[in-house]
Amino acid sequence: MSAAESFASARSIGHDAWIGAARMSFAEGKEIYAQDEDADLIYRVIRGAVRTSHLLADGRRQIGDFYYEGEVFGLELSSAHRFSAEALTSCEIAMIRRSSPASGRDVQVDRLMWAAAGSELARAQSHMLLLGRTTAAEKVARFLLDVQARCSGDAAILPMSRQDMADYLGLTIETVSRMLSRFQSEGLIRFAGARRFNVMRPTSLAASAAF
Amino acid sequence: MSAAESFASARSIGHDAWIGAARMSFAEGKEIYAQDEDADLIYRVIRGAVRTSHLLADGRRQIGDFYYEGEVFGLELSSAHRFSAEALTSCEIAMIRRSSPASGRDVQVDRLMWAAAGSELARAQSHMLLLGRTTAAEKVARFLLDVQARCSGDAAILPMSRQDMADYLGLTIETVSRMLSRFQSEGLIRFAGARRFNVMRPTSLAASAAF
DNA sequence: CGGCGGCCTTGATCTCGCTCAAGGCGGGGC
DNA sequence: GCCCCGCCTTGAGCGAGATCAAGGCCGCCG
Repeated sequence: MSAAESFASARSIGHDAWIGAARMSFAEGKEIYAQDEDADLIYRVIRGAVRTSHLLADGRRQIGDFYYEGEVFGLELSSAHRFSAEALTSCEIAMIRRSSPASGRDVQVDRLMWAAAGSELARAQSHMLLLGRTTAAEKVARFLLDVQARCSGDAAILPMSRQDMADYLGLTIETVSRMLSRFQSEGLIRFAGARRFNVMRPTSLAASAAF
Repeated sequence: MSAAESFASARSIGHDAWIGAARMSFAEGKEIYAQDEDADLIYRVIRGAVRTSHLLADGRRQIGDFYYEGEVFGLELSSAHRFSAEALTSCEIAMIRRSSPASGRDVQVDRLMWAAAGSELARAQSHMLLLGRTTAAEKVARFLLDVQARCSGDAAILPMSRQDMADYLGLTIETVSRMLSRFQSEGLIRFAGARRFNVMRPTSLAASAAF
């Protein structure tokens, strides 16, 4: 995801606006806001990880995105949330009320919202490309590279289940699992438990991601 | 696409900013701006239709979206365009320079940009849902309903080729064609030439779109 | 430490959409 | 009006990923 710069700016620009913002803790699996709920707050992950998801009438689910420490979510610029947000892990969330768009009242909040809007748009566009014309292998490879890029430690952590990954990538859980096994058998990655991995051959993995 | 409200607001809000804006004409197929080009203008379709597209290294193409009369495009909030824009038909385009985000200098342009950002985000999210967990029939049905909703006359016009539709929906041209034939044989739609159609049974078509 | 339950992996088979191929049609130019 | 070229449709066969099914691993709790 070449949206890396946008993520960076979302972290830094408007940072001050979060100082003293209200905070809440959520246990794993708890809902932060619901689909179709009014969208008058914006949120920032202080600790933990969050997913946004959209439920279709027949039970199919599309994950919007995953959000990690420092990232801003919940900005949709329409009056109601098209996606719901849930805590992937136990987490702490800061939230501030969004002023009316371009009101000019609070410059900090305005800058923050611009940065967040840019970040969200870049994420959505990248996600579109990912969901479009790509094979299962490309999707999974790209996902692993994205996760690794956002993990600081020596091993990358997957805070989400295989089902979450599948719903994010538009695949089934079995296909995701098969691709992970294949990459591991090819020596591209190595897993230590189901939720922790290292990229052993970044260049080959990037070649599998192929764009 | 429940983004219809956003389109409406993009049409009305900040309308004044377009009065006296520079205009250019483009012949069918001509490029309006290129992928990776600097993004310091925003555009509005005065007459005709436009597509935005992203080319992958191996030649695969993802259509970002289609834009019709009155709609605003080209706002990506990052410094460079991730998508290019081409004229689907002969068209006339108005363009204005975007002021720096949230500068507060020109309230008209600021409001316009907020509305455009909201519209773009809503479009990208809808498109994500469309590309995700859906069958070919659902994709094509939804696409037809979207196009029809934006057409005012007694028949809906498809300004884009089957290839454009396929690249928008993440399908092949043959599959798109097969679905159109199937819907017609089922009496859901009726074509008059390849680019003009009527929805005969909206409810049934919506049922095929299924969300 | 052992049992249990949920998550994950692996295997077999099937199906939808892709690929390859050929033919039709419709619109623009002469 | 007629021809011709590009776009579109239709058919046959194939393959990637879904579905159906079973078994394994791991973390948690007693």
